[in-house]
Amino acid sequence: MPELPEVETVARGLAKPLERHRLVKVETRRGDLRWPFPKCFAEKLTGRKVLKVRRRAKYIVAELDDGNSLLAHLGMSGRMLLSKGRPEVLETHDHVIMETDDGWCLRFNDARRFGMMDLVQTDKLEQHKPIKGIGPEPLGNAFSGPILAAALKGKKTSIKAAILDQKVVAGVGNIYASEALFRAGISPKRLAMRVQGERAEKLAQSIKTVLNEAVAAGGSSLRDYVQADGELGYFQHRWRVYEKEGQPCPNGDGTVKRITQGGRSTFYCPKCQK
DNA sequence: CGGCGGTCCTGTCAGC
DNA sequence: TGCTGACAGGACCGCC
Repeated sequence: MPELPEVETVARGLAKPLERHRLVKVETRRGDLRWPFPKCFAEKLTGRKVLKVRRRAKYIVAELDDGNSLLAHLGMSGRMLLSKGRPEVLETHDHVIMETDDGWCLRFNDARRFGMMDLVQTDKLEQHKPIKGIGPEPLGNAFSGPILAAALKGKKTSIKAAILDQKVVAGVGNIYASEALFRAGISPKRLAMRVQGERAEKLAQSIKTVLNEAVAAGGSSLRDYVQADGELGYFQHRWRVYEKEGQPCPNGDGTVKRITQGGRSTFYCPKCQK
């Protein structure tokens, strides 16, 4: 999925067409994505005005004028496609279609259907099951070296697995986990509990830096990722280790290695990451 | 409870 | 070209 920077980019892209506009037509083209849509999902959205679009962790939150929020997760392959007017021919996997009073048409397209959409009371969002217990926003003030160190204390899993855990820090995914660890000079195999003090400080900083850079670049992109305005992001050109197996380490004379942790690829330089 | 592995689904790509 | 298997940005669930 889109990780934090991609979700942030999409949320920003949706603000202009959606905020202060009313959803005049909403259609679901199947009964479920990852889970079934809530009861009367389309009916409840129809006629609602969108007050604000924002991001929480990897979720897009659209606050509505009836006290509810539309919660959307892009999963691995979810895309928000915007067009002026409803396209005559829909794409395969266009699962939800919304039209605004201003003539914008938003399609949620998700081939793998790991994504989700839900309706939840806005003032209970943080208590909502998928959000409850999620860690601090890495780009906010509530995230720092000491706070990260505290979250890692006693954790016997690898530091790579730990920062992918949304309860430790929100929004880091598989790409930025590798990138942040590389920048911090920390081996992905190091025990999470062994990342304390100065190392935790450096890792927290690296997470902030890499995510900020990616947000500024408009998010990364894989082949099939298109952000809300249809433009491709450019951050993938700045990956230092992700998908760079066998290539020279950008820091010096090491070689980037690919390993598997928890069934997922990790890229790192064994020479400069300890 | 913490941690791990399996699982959901489709598309793409490498290799034969 | 067509087939097969591996792999893909996530996160829930059940098991130990």
